[in-house]
Amino acid sequence: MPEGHTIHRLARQFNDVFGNARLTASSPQGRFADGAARIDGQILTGAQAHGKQLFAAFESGVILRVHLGLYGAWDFGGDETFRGASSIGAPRRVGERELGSEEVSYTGPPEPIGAVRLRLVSAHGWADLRGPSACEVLTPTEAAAIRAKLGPDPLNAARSDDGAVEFLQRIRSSARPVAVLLMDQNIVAGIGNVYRAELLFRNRIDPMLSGKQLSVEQVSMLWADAVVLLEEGVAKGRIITTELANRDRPDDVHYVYRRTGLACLICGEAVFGKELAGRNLFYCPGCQCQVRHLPD
DNA sequence: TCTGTATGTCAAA
DNA sequence: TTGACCTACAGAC
Repeated sequence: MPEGHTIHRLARQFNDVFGNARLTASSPQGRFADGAARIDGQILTGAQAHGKQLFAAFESGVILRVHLGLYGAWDFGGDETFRGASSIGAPRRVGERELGSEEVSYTGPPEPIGAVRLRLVSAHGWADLRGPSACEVLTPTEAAAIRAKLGPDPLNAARSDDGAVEFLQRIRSSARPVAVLLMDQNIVAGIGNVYRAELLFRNRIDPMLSGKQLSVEQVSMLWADAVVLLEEGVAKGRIITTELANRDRPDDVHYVYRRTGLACLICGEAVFGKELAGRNLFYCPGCQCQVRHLPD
């Protein structure tokens, strides 16, 4: 589930298993052969997430940028230092196998299965990347330019006021619907369709209100809640946005996301689903809309 | 064997 | 606003 929390977990895992390790890089699929050659044999000095993108720095200064898109995923495997290093990205994939505790000792990476764009191998284990929408090697200047365009990431800016202020300014200066703004990575980085729907529900905000129509308090609440939800997502490894799921109803993990036609968990009214700017939007008219509007 | 699906993004019209 | 793209899998035929 590649929203921002996924990539932060990925960055952490990269630092855990590959930090300060010398890596060989290859592209079994062939599509990233040139890029792999530019990082092959180098030490990975550190990985960082910004929104949904991973930036991994190497000793020569070059930076590997990976965006998983809808389908991308990383698989990991290796010796005991890789225990707990799980697959990250799109759901269940070919070649994924659970490393049992009775596993024989690690002797090296397996034959690549499927379209492996990039394989990284250390002395202790390996990582395979499949299906990313972006995978490239950048100079520090190029990487900085990409990051400068992104909005604040609640997981990076949580403890500074800068992120909150920037978010407030960017939201309240726009006439576009807040539901669209939350998905715009130049406004705020790391929120995807699930967090968008759930944030708006939890704060009882009508998705079709423009940024300008929101109060300072509403925008502040959205930011603070984004920090909470994303941090929980990092901790749990999945997106759980309801209190119910934490108590006695483990299946009710979302209030409105993908619940079209079902009764709202709070007010009982039917949840609506409609397409907005090419993405599925879910909301509860009873809880979120002062003025009822039906899906178009 | 074919189709539908997906938590994303971009370029072209 | 639309289609293209990246990949793998479940389910239908």
